[in-house]
Amino acid sequence: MFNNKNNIYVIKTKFGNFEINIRNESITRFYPTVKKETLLLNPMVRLIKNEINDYIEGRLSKFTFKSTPFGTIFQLKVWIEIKKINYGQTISYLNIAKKLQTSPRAVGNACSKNTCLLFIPCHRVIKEDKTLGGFLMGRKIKEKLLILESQV
DNA sequence: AGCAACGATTCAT
DNA sequence: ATGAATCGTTGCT
Repeated sequence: MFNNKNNIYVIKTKFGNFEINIRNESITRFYPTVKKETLLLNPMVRLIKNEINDYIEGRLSKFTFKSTPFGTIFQLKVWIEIKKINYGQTISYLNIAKKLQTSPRAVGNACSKNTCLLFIPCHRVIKEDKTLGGFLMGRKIKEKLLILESQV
C-alpha cells in the first residue's frame, strides 16, 4: 500500500535524542532534537533505534534503511556522493568537489544542510589537510564517530 | 531578477 | 597567520 503520510518520532540514543521522519518506508530526516522519546515506537522505528544503538556500540557497519532527505538538486548530488563512502573511510571536501565539478566550500555548505545524520555519513567528509572540519553535532562527536569506525 | 553576504574549504603568501 | 578564490544558498530590495 502507498502511505504518503510523513510520520514523526523521537528516539533516545547515547548521542542524544533524534527526531525521525518516515515517509513511504524511507527515512526523510534524522536530526538531533531536545524533545522526549516517543512513548509508543512503531516496529520500524524500534528497528531503526536498534540499528543506531548497534552502530554506536560498534556492532553494525551498514544500515538497512533507505534514506531520502529533501534538498536542492545540488545538495542531493553531494549527499549521493557521501553515501558512497564506506564505513571506516574518509574523503575530503575537495575530492567530492572535483567529482561534481564544484568548489570545496560549496560541498561543505551542502554537508552542513544534511538532515539525515549518520544515515548520510557526512562525518566521513574531512578537510584536505586531514583535519576534521565542521560537524553539526560538534567536532567532538565527529571525532568519536571516526574513531569508532576506525576500530576494525 | 539582481546582488551582497555568508559558509562544515583550499591555496598561496 | 592572513587573504584571495570559489560557488551554492539565503535574504534583501
